[in-house]
Amino acid sequence: MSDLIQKYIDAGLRLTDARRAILQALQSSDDHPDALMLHERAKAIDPTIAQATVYRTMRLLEEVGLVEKHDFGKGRARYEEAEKDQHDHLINLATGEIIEFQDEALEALKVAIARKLGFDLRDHRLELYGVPIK
Amino acid sequence: MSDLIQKYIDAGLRLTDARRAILQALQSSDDHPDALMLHERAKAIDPTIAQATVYRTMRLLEEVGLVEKHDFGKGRARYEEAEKDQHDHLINLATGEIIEFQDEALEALKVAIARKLGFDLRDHRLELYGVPIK
DNA sequence: GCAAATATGAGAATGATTTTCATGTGCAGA
DNA sequence: TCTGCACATGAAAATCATTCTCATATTTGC
Repeated sequence: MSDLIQKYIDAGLRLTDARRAILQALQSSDDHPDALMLHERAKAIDPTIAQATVYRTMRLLEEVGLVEKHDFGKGRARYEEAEKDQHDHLINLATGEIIEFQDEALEALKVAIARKLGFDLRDHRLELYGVPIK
Repeated sequence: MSDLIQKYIDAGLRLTDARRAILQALQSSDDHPDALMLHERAKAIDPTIAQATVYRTMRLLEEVGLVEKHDFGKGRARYEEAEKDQHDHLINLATGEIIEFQDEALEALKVAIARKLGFDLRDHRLELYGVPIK
């Protein structure tokens, strides 16, 4: 365990109590928490952590590529641990639930489309919004 | 001409001076303006229009399906007239330019993926971010 | 253990968007 | 055409997420 903290250390970043708690909070989340949810969860580990520190830490983690930040429509941005597997999201409009999926053909198509337009694909965002069938 | 105003009337909405000016401003834009750009352009037609009215009107137009709102990463949301042709966007990271594109295979794949997951696709968002090749 | 570099908490500041509220206006019907 | 009233407006205050400021506290290489 503690993969994330290890990766964090390997990235050569300074490890503090606040960051350790935030990393733990993130690692033990399987949903896609927002900054305030992470703040709550981190406070359960160390109650002195400030909201600003969560935002600062998430920005740092995003910059070094350890987490991915998603702006799903309105409201707060959601975070997730960066995984090696490339996936996109489907949002269940009935419940707000976020479902991850992966599709090889889709990934290939994105790259191909960008290339056809004369671009080198650097990033992308795909979200599907749907309601359960029947 | 005046397609948009006609569609607006057909939607059974109350037509006011402010809304007429905003609709004209939107119709004569071929970029993807944000609310403040639309406010500037609408003020050129009727200088008394308030920023709040632009925001209110854009929300109304979005609700009735006459415009599409896009949140590209940070900052202000961008708007465009709703078109019949389904297209996505590629953002040139070097210049910020927004390029529209359309791909049948991609559209079909989105629907197929949602269905495979047990969902009826209601909406989706795809943005590609790239840099010009060489 | 020390110093320099960097992180932190608390609250103020920012920026986009929405709301409030008192007043003004479009339009269905007489 | 006139009128009432439901709805729209301008201006400024309020919200919400996020970032910044700043004085103080921690981390880590030496």
